[in-house]
Amino acid sequence: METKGFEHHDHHHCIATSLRTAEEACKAQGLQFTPVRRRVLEILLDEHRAMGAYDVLDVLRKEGLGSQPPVAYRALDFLVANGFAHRIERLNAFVACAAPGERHAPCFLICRACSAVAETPGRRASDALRAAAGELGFKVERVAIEAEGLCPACVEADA
Amino acid sequence: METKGFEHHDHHHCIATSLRTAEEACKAQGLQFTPVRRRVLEILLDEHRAMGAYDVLDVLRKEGLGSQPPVAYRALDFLVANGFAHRIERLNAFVACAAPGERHAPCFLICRACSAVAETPGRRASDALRAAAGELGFKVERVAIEAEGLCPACVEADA
DNA sequence: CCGCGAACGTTATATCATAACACACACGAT
DNA sequence: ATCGTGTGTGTTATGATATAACGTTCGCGG
Repeated sequence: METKGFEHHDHHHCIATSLRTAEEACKAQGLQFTPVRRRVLEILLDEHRAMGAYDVLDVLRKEGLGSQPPVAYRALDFLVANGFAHRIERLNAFVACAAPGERHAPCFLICRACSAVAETPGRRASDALRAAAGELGFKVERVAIEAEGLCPACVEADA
Repeated sequence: METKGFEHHDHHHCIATSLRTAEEACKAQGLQFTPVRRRVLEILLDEHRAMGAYDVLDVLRKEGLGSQPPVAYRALDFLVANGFAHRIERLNAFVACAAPGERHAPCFLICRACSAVAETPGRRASDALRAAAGELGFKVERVAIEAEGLCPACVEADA
């Protein structure tokens, strides 16, 4: 897995690939990739940024796919539970997963200036944490690692 | 720094020590350790668990120290900004710092069964994250590392 | 004594999230 | 074929978290 988020890339391609991956993963695991769920993932991929549940809901509303908060939250919960999206605790927001299908412990780099969010591999940090927790008898189930600071572009702008 | 949170310890002693440390740190840095701020830190130390801002506010209310949300949030923000308390993003809650005065990048171990929160050193995980971010040109300013799972007691209860 | 900055008090409102219940539909069992 | 069951969706209502904005107080240096 590479870091995604601060570099340009073929967006249409990455959207199509992620959607297909999700679709296949759902089929393989007997999960329902319903229109609402699919559309929410599309929205996240499309915007390519951390979005609040209400931001997603606004889009759904315009399309007649649901107008009340639970609709958005349920779809987002599904996507997060199955690894197609992540929740950014720091922002109370959601992003499409940059590497769906890969089992991974993502880290997020959150720019406080432009709000860009990059996902980067968190294996080493996550392993370090699991080791420390293991010594205490704590059984780790989920890990959230989030860094706030300045992305490369904003570091330059700042200087 | 040791891990704190799952073991018993002399509570009166640790409250007194933490308060004194905070007081001295404020004096040294020209910060105002006002009655509200002091009391909020006391409350967090006293309860020795992650508390929501409104939980803290309830206590303040009963004591006539302030009854509106901004009072609690301002005091909590002060404590967090100066390292006397931490914010747990996952829980939208706050805990007293287990090692005030020490510069540290804490990790939190959050039990999903009993809601206990332990603070454990995050140096290794934090270093790993900073290294990864540095390679990308991302300038890390703050790091939040939070693990959710089962604490030793609840692992046993579960088994 | 005045001006200033920092903290506090208060009102109002914004933002994020979920409980609870009704309805629709697919699907396997009888 | 129909009935029960599970899963997803639609909707109402409400709960929980957080902050903007503005006035007041108070200590301190000019």
